Amino acid sequence: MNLKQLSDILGLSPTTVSRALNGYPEVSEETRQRVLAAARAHNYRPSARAKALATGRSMAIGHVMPISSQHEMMNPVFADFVAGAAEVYAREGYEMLLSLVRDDDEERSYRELAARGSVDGIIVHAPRRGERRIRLLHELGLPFVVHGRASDERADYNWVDVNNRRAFRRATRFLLDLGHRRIALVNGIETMDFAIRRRAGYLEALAEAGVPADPRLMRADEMTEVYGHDSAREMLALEAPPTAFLVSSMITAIGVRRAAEEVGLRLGRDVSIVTHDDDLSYFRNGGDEPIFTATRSSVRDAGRIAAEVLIGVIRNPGAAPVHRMLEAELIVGQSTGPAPAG
Amino acid sequence: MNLKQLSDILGLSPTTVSRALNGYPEVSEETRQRVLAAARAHNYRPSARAKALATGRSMAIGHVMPISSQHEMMNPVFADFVAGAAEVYAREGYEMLLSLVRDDDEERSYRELAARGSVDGIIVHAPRRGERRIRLLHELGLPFVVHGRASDERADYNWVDVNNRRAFRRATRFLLDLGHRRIALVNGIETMDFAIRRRAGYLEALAEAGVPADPRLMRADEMTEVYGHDSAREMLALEAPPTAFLVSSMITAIGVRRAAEEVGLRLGRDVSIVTHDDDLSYFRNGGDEPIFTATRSSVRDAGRIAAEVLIGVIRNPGAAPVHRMLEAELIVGQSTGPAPAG
DNA sequence: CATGCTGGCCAAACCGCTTTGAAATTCCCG
DNA sequence: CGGGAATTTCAAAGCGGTTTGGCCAGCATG
Repeated sequence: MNLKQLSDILGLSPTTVSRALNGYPEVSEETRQRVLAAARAHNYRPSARAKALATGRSMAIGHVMPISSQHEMMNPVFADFVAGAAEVYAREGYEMLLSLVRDDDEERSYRELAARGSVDGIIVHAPRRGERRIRLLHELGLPFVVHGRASDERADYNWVDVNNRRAFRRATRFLLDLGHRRIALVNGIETMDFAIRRRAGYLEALAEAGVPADPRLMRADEMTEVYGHDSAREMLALEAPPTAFLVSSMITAIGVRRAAEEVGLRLGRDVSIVTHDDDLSYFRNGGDEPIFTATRSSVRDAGRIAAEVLIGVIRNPGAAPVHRMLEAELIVGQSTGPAPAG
Repeated sequence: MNLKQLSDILGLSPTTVSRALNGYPEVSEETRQRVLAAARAHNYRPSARAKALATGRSMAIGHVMPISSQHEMMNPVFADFVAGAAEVYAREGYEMLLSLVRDDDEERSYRELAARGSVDGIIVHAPRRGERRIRLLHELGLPFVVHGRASDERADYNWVDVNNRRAFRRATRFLLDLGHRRIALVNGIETMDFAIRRRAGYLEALAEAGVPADPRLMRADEMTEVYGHDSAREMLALEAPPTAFLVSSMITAIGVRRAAEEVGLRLGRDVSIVTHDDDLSYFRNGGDEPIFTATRSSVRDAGRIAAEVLIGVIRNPGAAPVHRMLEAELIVGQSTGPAPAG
């Protein structure tokens, strides 16, 4: 069933039917009702393809996830972010296009996306140090919102981000206040912008407390469980092991906990863990009493917000860049306690 | 830059340029080279919108993820499956459209997807008991592949699935062979097809060994960490607690492990765990020595295979339904050992 | 009563590509 | 060298919508 057929049935021109369906005023209320009823009755939906061509808008938003050519990892946080964004798209009539692109042909992919016109806007994921996509997207004139920030990009752009620096500074200070002095940082890969900021927050807090940073207590890698485990095992074997760990992800924190338990340390007594918690739907940090003390910020909310911002930008292209800084809350759970004496 | 402009530059008709770009034989090799060079030089890409309208194919594949209206959970396994599928799409020139649809307006969503013609085919995720989407999609005439199976659908259809029944029967038998008699099942929600099959495999193995199934040792819920923990805590508090757990997901198994450790049981000695392992990129089951004994089957591979099957179906609509049964391997790790005496 | 609006509708052009059917050119062979 | 076949190119008609500009009837205005 296409527009022509529907209009034939109704004895109206396609013009009138189109206007009736799209809420234009130049059609009598009576006709509009007749058209709407017929459309429903015949289960008519305008072809997305034709509509996109005619209007010049595809009503789709692209999520481009960089896949590192070295580490083939699918970011688990991505799933929840996308779920949040998808909610908004469904509500606003947009579709979601997902591309995973290897970082070695990133530029080509973005250019193609723009030239082919399959999306009206883009969410940029996982900004890194020396991020080049922002300049590229500006040049391409495609509306976009960055989830996170690109530290060394001087131009202004739309972003939605957690205040990672402040969160990790607070978390570190919290551990310092508990008497910890040897605090390990088990971070994400430090080419990722969020990891750079977390490290900065951690170092700031240490500096403020006059505690020297120890390179042997700082790790950065992909945030898997095994990485958490192995890092913790090695650090706990040092002659002066850490008494606390600051970890960048719940999953990695699970690994750290496993390591601690393997060497007979009890969490919250012998060793403390604070982790960042993205509030993932399948990995809720306990029920009433959180398992881990954590800096929590829902990545699903971030997805929702980013989608809303992007739709706003698409609708109102001239507006000034939007920045949404989300603050993480510090949740005190069972994984922290005073530094053990000695 | 559109086709018309490019053809004007070249002094050729749009027809010829189109044919040259799409590899039709009716154009001289010399002209083709000239056209290709000009296209590259001017960075020309055909508009996806126009192409879709003209060809009737959108070169996009829809992934429809049901979101339960009760439990708002984003399946973490989904991310890796999608990553696998995306690889194939990138290679084959398809785009991926993601819809999360609440199960209460599922039928509407699918009808809309079909009528609007924004995708050429669909991957159906998370089939459940009493699955109605298969009949619907047949009716709509949209090519599709199911990830999993729908037990009570008698019509034939394309599917890619893990042999869940066999995997769980093997795992149960493995535990039985180690002397365990009180084996708990910590399953996914048992309206999900995969969970039904896993339960069947578990029950079969028990029956074969003449061990009666104990309803107090069988749980089914969303596979979160907290669920694993709470179920295990409760079961371990029974007067006759289980000596082994068979768990449906690594994440849930982590919760079970946490519960075991809380009550002072050591894994592989006091209590055993076998889990299903989807081989998630961020949750590799240890390095050389697996943490958990597990039935392993890469969901990323499943995504790849499902995508390939679907593309095959789209290209060759008449073919007989394709079934791809993936076998899980049983990996022996550190989480299992002989049943404790007594 | 001529004029100017206005509300309701329509024909036709257009979005940017593919594809059909035909025309123009080249080639081959008797 | 002429004529049919093969090669190369093109004009025009879609695909299924939106949108521009115009038509017509009915009504108020001067």
